[in-house]
This record gives sequence, structure tokens and C-alpha cells, in this order.
Amino acid sequence: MFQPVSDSNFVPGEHSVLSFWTAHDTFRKLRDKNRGSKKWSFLDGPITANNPMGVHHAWGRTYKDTYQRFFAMTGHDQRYQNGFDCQGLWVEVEVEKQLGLGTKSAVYEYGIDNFVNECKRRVLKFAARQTEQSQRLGYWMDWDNPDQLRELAEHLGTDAEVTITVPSGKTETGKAHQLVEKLGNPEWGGSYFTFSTDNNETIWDFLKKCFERGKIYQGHDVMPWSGRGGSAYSQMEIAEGRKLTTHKSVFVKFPLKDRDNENLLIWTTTPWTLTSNVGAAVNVDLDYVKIKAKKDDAIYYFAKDNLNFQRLATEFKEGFGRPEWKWPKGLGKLKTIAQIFKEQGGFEELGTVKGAELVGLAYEGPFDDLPAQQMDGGYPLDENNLGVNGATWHKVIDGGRDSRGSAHVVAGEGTGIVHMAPGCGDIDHKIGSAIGMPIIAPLNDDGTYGEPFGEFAGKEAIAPETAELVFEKLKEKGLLVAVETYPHIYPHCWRTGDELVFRLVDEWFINMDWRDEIKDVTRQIRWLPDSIDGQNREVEWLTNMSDWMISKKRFWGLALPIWVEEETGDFDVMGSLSELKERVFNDAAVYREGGSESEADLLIKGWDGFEGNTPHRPWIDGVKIRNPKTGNLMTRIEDVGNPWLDAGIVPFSTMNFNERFSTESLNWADWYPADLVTECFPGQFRNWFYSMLSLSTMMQFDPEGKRTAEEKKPFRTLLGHRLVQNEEGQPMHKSDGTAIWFEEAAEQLGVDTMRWMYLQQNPATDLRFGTRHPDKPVTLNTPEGPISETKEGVPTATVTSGPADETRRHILIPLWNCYKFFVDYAIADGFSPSDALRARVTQSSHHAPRDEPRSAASGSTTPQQSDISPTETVNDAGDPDHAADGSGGASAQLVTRSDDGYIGVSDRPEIDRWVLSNLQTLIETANREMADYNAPGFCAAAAGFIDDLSNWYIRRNRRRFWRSKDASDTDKTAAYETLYEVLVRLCQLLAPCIPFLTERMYQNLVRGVSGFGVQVSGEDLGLPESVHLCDYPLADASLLDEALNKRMAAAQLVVKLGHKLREENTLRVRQPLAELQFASADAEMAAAISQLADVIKEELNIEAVSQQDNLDDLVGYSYKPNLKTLGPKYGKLLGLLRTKLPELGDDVLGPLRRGESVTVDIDGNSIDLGPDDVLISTVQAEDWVCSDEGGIQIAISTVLTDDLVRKGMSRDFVRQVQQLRKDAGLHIQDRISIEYHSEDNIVQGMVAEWGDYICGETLANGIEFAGAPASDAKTVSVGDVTATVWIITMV
RNA sequence: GGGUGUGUAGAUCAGUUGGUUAGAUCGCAGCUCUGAUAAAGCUGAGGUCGGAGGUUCGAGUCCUCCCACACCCA
Repeated sequence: MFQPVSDSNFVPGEHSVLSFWTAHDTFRKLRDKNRGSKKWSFLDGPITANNPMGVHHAWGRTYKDTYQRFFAMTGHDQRYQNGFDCQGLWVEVEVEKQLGLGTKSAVYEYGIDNFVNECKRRVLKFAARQTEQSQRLGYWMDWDNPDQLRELAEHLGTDAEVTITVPSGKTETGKAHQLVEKLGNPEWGGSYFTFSTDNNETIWDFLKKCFERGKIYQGHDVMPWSGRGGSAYSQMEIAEGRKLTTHKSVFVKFPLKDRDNENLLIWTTTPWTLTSNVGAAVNVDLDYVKIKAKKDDAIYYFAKDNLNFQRLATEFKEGFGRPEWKWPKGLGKLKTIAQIFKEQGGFEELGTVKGAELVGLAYEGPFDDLPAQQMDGGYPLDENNLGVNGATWHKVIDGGRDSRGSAHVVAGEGTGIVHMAPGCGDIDHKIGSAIGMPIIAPLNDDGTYGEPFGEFAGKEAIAPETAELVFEKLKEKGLLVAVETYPHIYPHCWRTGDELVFRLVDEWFINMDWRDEIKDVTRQIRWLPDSIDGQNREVEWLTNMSDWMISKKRFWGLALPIWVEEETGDFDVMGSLSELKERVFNDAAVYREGGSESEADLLIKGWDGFEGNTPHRPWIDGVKIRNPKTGNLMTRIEDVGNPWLDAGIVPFSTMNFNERFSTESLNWADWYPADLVTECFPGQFRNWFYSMLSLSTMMQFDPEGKRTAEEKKPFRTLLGHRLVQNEEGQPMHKSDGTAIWFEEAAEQLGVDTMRWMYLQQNPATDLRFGTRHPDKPVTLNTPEGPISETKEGVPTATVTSGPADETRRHILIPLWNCYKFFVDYAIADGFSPSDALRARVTQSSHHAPRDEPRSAASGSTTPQQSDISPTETVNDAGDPDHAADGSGGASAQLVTRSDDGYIGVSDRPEIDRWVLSNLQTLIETANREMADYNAPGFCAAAAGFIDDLSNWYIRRNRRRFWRSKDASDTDKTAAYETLYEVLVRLCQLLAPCIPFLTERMYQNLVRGVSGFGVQVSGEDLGLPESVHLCDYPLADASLLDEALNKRMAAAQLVVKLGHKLREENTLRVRQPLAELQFASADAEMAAAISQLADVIKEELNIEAVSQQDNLDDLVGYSYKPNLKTLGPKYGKLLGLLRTKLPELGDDVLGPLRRGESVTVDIDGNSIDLGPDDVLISTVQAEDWVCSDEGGIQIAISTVLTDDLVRKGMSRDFVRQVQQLRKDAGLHIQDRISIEYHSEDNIVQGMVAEWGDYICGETLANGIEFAGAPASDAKTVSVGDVTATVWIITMV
């Protein structure tokens, strides 16, 4: 019946399970089973399809799979839709690198269409890759066929017709891009891709709603910019492009108005920005020195600390933080400011002022003669700043502090007075915007000066000649104090190598003044884990966030549906492609009516050029509409959207919100809100969580105000988790080879192991996963064959992991060994579970009701208890007949076979009922915690149960399995049936967590197959074909016996205390001891221990266990006040009680042990003491050792009689022979004969007395003394003496 | 600078409404058990619970201040 069980071989076992699932179409069967029943809605946060998965991705994906599997086993219909994040900078950057494109113009040359297709191709390629990796994790999702994704990628951009079979089974034919834009739609199934047309169009819908509420506006931002590259840079690109360079930096004076020859001294490394100076910032807390230059009596203000500050002193010696960043050769030390003035004729200190005193002083700018400085409202014009211009605005301001609390302006490298050009620097811009400073933005998008900059117009900002021109002009005006060569780390374009400049750019924003609506929605959601207080974090972010900049100056991404008229700046937002189309054709008709045929043609031509393509650049760019106010053309802005829009819309776009697909296939209202979303949280409060909450709030906006925040929420529960780190707690980096690729971990550690590591981890703490050793290459045996590098060509490396080893040692191996133990003996004994038993343990005991609406999953959802108990009718578990049987190990019970085909549980020994009862507790815990998204809670309970099963139940019951066969031996059958039930139930409970191992066990235990052949087992009994097709167990209340659990816990406690005493007194367990006495004031506890005396005797190897009223004769007692009860009664006397009460001793306090009260006098205070007011513990007496815990006292006799010594020796002897059998590789049933030799007569005496026992235990036919040891004899310790022992195998 | 949170053993973390000797796991040392267990169990060393005050009979726990760290914030 059962197949023999080999070693665990976890990893190859996982491979077989994967093929088993494929061959049997198990996942499809699971979905079919639950179709139409109660729904559980999971919404996947999209993974960026730009790289292969690492182990850090697998944590969240394990949660996703595990909870989906749990809710499937509890009978819920689900969508199983994975998501891929497709659009945005990350993909663009990789594609640019791959194609070797350096500049914006290079992209234009390559063709935006080709470029965008390449981006799509990359996404499809990595979607396929991640799909395969996820499948290896056991992640059950409605996956697309990875080969077909690759095929689509290959044909993108061609006119070839491609035919694919989509996950729902339909066959679809079309051009690649037309198929790709529909991937993941509800009629096809499969993963959603955020580049799909439906996703993009649903964002249009959102933006239209924002527009209708007046929330869209155009604003400005200052961005790092590459003139030659022609594009803006993100922070992450800047990080890549930092380089050491030198600039001509300059000291300049800004003459103060209304002061006689007094000046601010300022310093800058970017002289070109001086043309656009508007303000000067100081640190209000800093001291500023006032000096007079002897040369011309000019007075200067600058930070006092800077006077003699040795600038870049450290860098001069040590370089700039990287080996290649050394101080430039030929460049001397920088001068101090004092030195500069000394060289120019000396100076005189006139005193100091606080920065605060300088604030508000007006000064003359260095380039006030430029037209741009004189333009009202700044340049370009900002209507908010009308009435002021740069030249008239110049004054000293408070630099303030940044978000980390550091002052923006500090003494040090400069002069402590910072020149502010809000059109040329991001901090300048932020500060300037906040205080209404006019903005002067000098640069065109090619990095040259604009028209109103006089001689500078058309010159490149970063050209050295430009700096020279600045110096020349300053000199002419007498403002130049000094010029120097200054080395520093400066951002460069990673594409062209050019220096970046900061440039004011137009950007589009959503005004977030409706944040309170989003906050209300946020408060409707349950945020896990509790300790993170995610709800408050999110609310706080919502409170403080600024308006949302949604535009990106890029190529690949959502085409923002904003059409602008260049003349007036009027703009309009389109909510869908059909709206756009209608608008184009209506507008064309209007133009035609008005006789503007060429405009009409342009509109039609624009649409025709777009139709049939995806709404991406460049295809959408040609579509124009008419401004109804002016009749002029409106053109789409070139910007693409912030990628968080793409991910934020998915509660709508992936669920058929706009019903662009049949509601038969997917009805939005059935699945919204999602029951669960889960993601790695540190960054997502302001990314995905934020965007989903905002978009949902807007999408569900109800002008009449009837829709509640509760109804708007996109998900009920959010489960966040932290980061995966290496074993030392350091982040893992791709760049230094410490990031672990998914397949490296999967094939070396095993996926079940990884899953358990993730699931048992507290989600609020970082997971220290393991360590990758790049210097130790390794060949991995994957399901597709051995590999020594990843598909991307990275050599695969050894991964070590303490937590993984621990998981295997504590959980997986013990579980496997329990299973192996059972199967080994079941085969040897010919035990086979009856059909009825197999049916019982796979019983369909519950299923989610089909018609009920989904439960409000927030709060602790406890699944309904089954009202149908399994087929068996059992006696009340508390039946006194059974409660009193005191059974344990080997004592045979008079039990009967019931008519059901297995032994009734109430007829089984107490220890069987105990393990089944404990199992019910575990089942309850599992249902409760898993439904509450607390996998760690369940894992901890399961680990405890596995330990109990292995180290208590099986350990206690081994003899019941070994015992020789006896046809009527129902006790043995009861043991098999009990262990069988426990193992199958455990498989089902753990199946969502460790789906591979449990499947292997289940196949053998229930279906009698272990080879995972492709064909279904011959003996199909109508039992679930896979553990994953079983219903999740529900606790059978009739098997749950709290009292029994407590009794056993008491026995386990006594055993634990006994072991501890043996340990402390170096009394090895094999040495029998005469007696253990115990006492407990708790009668119930004492009775419980009495009942389990046999267990205790055997486990502790003690001849007699007896209950006593007290242990007064054997032990002493010590007394301590119970502060918890006495504190409230006696307050200040407690200190006294603590010292004096123990001194009273047993004579006075003894009655307390018998449950009586006493009144004592302590230093003249009369104290009433009840039994609860005093804590009693035992102290040692002669010939007995004692211990106590939890109200139980035990004492063990330490006296060794000769009889006991010989008995102990016999146990040692048996142990040694067993080891010899094991070393000789004998089978359990092989017979032997034993020979031994010893110089010490006591051994012979022992053998004479215990020879039969020894033979019985070791399956020996005889035991003989031999005059001389055989050559292969082993010298062993038997008691205190030595002997040589050897065995002869009988054939 | 503000906000939130965290400081407990060599490491990672628990620690209930304040209560006596502050726990778990890993690691280390030693021991035990093994006729399923390349497992496991037990014992031990290791802590002035970030610091200082306060409230209280009693503080890891509550309050105040300080220090350090993390995250967030125009």
C-alpha cells in the first residue's frame, strides 16, 4: 500500500511535485472546485518586469501564494491575477544602455517607436522570466505561457500575424502589439501588464475626473538637466553619474543698498547662475564677521567661521571618498578668506553680527542690467509674481532648514551667505517659491541662455568661456573679489558625460487639496502588522505631502491625456480613447464648417496615424484637437506619466471597472474592494499605497456625497513586510554580488524551506536571509537541468543560510521523519488505512457558503465551525471510563474495532486521544490565524505541534509500533490509525505554507503513490487527488479535550523537572532510579499526574511514581510573600514582609500548604495570610533531590542499590548493541547473536540476570561470554565498567 | 527643526492590567537520549533592561528630561 520512504531529498522532491501538478493540472482543478463559491479578492501589487527575481521578491510572493492557497482550501473563488509593472524610467534606462543610446536626439534618431517597442520587448522578456521563477516558488497564479510572451516580444514592431492561446483557453490572432495591449484582460486571463491599453485608459479616466474637479494644473520644477542629452534626470540617475571635476569658483561682492561701501561676500562654483541671482540667504543663528579691506576700505560681511577656515583640507590630504577621486595634480591648497584679503592689501576686523540682523537688507545684484532681471514677474513670466522683478527684489533672507533639520546655509566651504537663483537650483527654487521670490530661469532646453540675457544669450551655461565672460563683467563692475580653481564632486550625465545643470522645467501637477477625503478612506483600512502603525504613517504622509507631480520628461510610459493650446496655455483632458476620437471628429467637422479645411485634415490625419496603435508615444503624439475657446489647435503635451499612476489604478483597471470587457467574465463590484494587498512596506506609503488610495478616492468620488469612505476603499487589509537582508543584517546589492538570485536559493536551500522562513518571520522586522558567496561558484540542478549561470549570464554562487538550516532541522526534517517512521513501520507491519479512515481524514467537512456575501474581513475573522462532525460518532471525550485509564506507552488497552472500519477514538488510549486533541487545537489556531493574516502565529503553533508529535507522541509510542504482530492487537492498530490521521491532517494544515513537502507526504499517505508518475494512481478511491484539493481541516469539537491537554502538560512538566534533576545530579537516564514522589496543592493536577504515572515512569526510567499529600519528610520548604496579592493589602509593609516572612519557617507557615490561613506577627504588625498570599517552593534534603514548578513538587530518590545498578547496566548494554546493529547496517527485523567479554565479573552477573531482556530488545537469539574479544569487537562503557561487545548476524 | 518609532544576553527579538529569580531562538561550552530522526532534548556561561530623575510598598513596564539609532516630513 505505502511506498517506501527515502531520505527527504527536498529539492529534487520539489521538482517532482512541480511536474506532478503540471501533469495533473492540479491548479485548474482547484479553481474549478471553487468556481462560483464565496469570493476572496486578492489584488497583486505589480512587480517591475525589468530584471529577474531575487530572494527579496520571494517574501511577498510567498505571502500571496500562501494566503491564496489557504482561502482556496477554505472554499473561496479567486482571481489569481499576477501583475507586472511595465512603464517608466527603470525600463527606459536599461533599454538605453542595451541599445547604447546616449542622448535624447539619439533616441529620436533611433525612432521613438522602435525605442518604445524595445521597452515593451524587455518587459515581456522579464515577465516571462519572472513567471518561470514564480512557478518554481510554487506560486499558483493564472500565468501566461512564458514562451508565448517571448514570442510576442519577438514579433513586436512587425506586421506579422501571431497566434497565441491565452490562459482562458481562447486562441487569439493578430499583430503582436495588438495582442500585447490586451494582455491580462478578463476574457483572456493571465497577468495584468500596466502598459495595457485598458490600464492606461483607466488612468485617463482618473485624470479626467481630477480635471473636472479642477485639480490639474501646470507648474514648474527645477530639475537636473543635460543640455546635450536634452532631458531631465532623476535622483537615481544622478547617483550613477557623480564625478570629480574642477570649476572656476568665484568670490563676489553684493553691495548693500543704503549702506556706505558695505557688501555681502558670496561665493559660487557655478558662475553662470549669477546672471539669475534674486536673493542671498544667511543662517540666522550664525555669527557674521564684518571686515574692512585696506585696499579700498570696502566693508564685507561673511560667516565668522570662514575667515580662517581651511577649505577642503581633508580632501587635499585624503581625496574625495573614492580611490579614483584624488586631489587634482598641480592644484595647490585652497587659500583661506583671510589669506585672500591679506594678499590684496590686508584687512581689519570690525566686529560681528548675527545672521538674523542681516535678514531683510537689500542689495544690488551683479547682473541687474540684464533684461531678464528687469522683467516683471520674472522670466519666464509667473503671474503669481507680478509686480516684482529680480533687480528690485534682491534682499537677504533666512535660509531655513531642510527636511532633516540641517540648516541650508552653513559656514564652511563658502562664505556663509548663499546666492539664491531659484531658476537654477532646486533648493533655491523651493525656498524661493515658498516666499514669493520671482524666478529667473536662464536656460533653454539645449542648455544655452535665453534671449533676455544680453551678451549671454545663446551661450552654453557649462562652457568655460561663459564663466570667463561672467568674470570679465564682474571685474568691469568692480564686484569681483577673487577667482580660484575648485575641485569637487559634481553630477554628470551618465549618458554623455557632460556636467548637469539645474533648469526650471514645466511640469504637471494634481492639486492634492482633497487630501482629507483620502485620509478618511485610509482610516477604513486595516493596516498590518499592528506594530508598524501603518494607518497613522499613511495619514501622516497624506497630511504633509505636497501636490503630486505627474509628468515625466520621458518616452516610455503613460501618455498624459492633456492637450494644450500653445498661445493661451488653455488645456483639456481626455477621459478615454473613445472620447478622444469623438472629439477629433467633432472638432474636424467644426473646422470644416468654419472653412478651415487644412486644420480639419490635420485632425483626421492625426487620428488616422494613431489608430491601431497603443496609446503611447510616438503614435499618440500626432493626435490634435481644437480649442473651443479660440479655435486654435491643441497638441498633446510630450510628457509621460508618473509610473505610480500605472500601479495605483489597478483596483479599477484590472477588475473591469469601465466594463470594456464582458461582465460575465469579471464583474467589478464582485471583487472590489480587495480583501488583501501585501507588499514590502518601507517605501510604499508614499508610492503604491498612496497612489491606490488617491486614485480610488477620486474614482469613487460622489458629487452628491452619498458614497461613504468605507465604500471607496480599494482594499480591506494591507499586510506590509520589511526587507530581506544578508545574514549580517546588511542590505544585499546586485553590484557587489551579494544579492541572491531566486534560483540560487531555490535550488540550494529548497523552496519549502524558504517559504517557511518567510512565513514564520515577524513581518515588522527585516529578514536576515543568508549569505551569497560570489567567490564560490556552484552548479545548480534546476528542473530544466544543471546550470552554472543564470539566464542573464551571471555565474551562480553558493548560498549559505543559518535560518534555512534551522528551518530544516526544526521543522522539515522532523516532519519528514515522523512521516518516514510511520511509513516504515506500516510497511513492515502491513498496516493499511481502511477506506473509511482515508475518507475520514480527507473529509469535506466545510465549504464556504456559495451565496453569502463576502465577510467583512477586517478584525479577527473566525471561520465558521463545522456543524457537521465527521462521520464518526464518538463518546464524549470526557468519559470517566477513559479518563481514568492512565494509559501511556506500552500498556495494551482492551479496545475494539468499531464498525466504521477504524477504531473509535474514544476506544483509543489516552495518549492517542491527547495527540488528536492537540491536533484540534492546532486546527483551530490555523483557521484563526491564517484567516487573520498571521502566518507567524500559525507557524509557531505548528512548530510546537511537530515537536510534540516527534519528541513526545512518537517517542512515547515507539514500542506500540515495534511490538511483534498479533492479529487482535487493536492497540497497535489504534496507534497506526492515530498517527495516520495526525499526519494527513498536518499535511492539509501546512499545505498552504509548504506545498511541496506536504504534497509528497499526502500522495503516499492517502493515494499510495510516491513516485509522482504522470498517470493517476490505480487505486483511485474518489479521494482528493492532491493535498491542495482537500478542504482545509476544521476542528472536530468532539476530539478536543482541554482537560486532557492539561493533564498531559502536567506530565510533561514532571518529566521535564525529572530530566533536569537527573542532569543536575549527573544521573544518566538509562540508570533506573527507585522512586519519584510528587505533591501538588492542586488536586486536579495531582490526579492528572497520577493517571499518567506510567508515562512518567517510563520516560524518566523510575521504578515507582507515587503521589503524596506533601513531601515534608523528603524536602524542606521555603516561603516568599506573594507581592501581587499582599501589595494592595499591606502596601508599605511589603518591604518588611519580604525579608521577615521567609524567616518564619515551616513551623508557622506550614498550614498554608494544606490550604489553611494563618495570622502572623511581624514586628508588631498582625498579618493575615491566605494560601494565595505566599509562594512555596522546595529545598533539597538528603538522599532525595527535589524541584518544583507551577505548583508541582517532585522528589527523586538518588539511592542506587546493586539491583538498580545492574539494571542500568543492562540498558547500557542494549544501547550499545543497538548502535552496533545500526553501524552494521542491519534491517529492523534482522536477528543476531551477541558475544561479549569483560574482565569485571559484575558484567557477567548482569547478563545472567538481564540476558533475556537484552536479547528481547535487540532481536538476539543468544548472548554469550567469550574468553577473548573478536577482532571487530567494540569496547564500550557499561555502567562504571568496560566490556567488549560484538554481534553476529544470523542469516 | 518637527513628527513617529525603537533602545532588553555576542546576534535577532519576546516581555500581558506595574509584582518576587527578565524569557525565546541562533551562536558558544558541556551533557543526555536515539530500533524514525545527517534530528532532537537538557544544562551552563552571558543582562546595572540606553542614561538621569520622578510616581509607587514595588518600575523593563507609567511620567519627565536627556542620549543614541531608524523612518518620515516644505
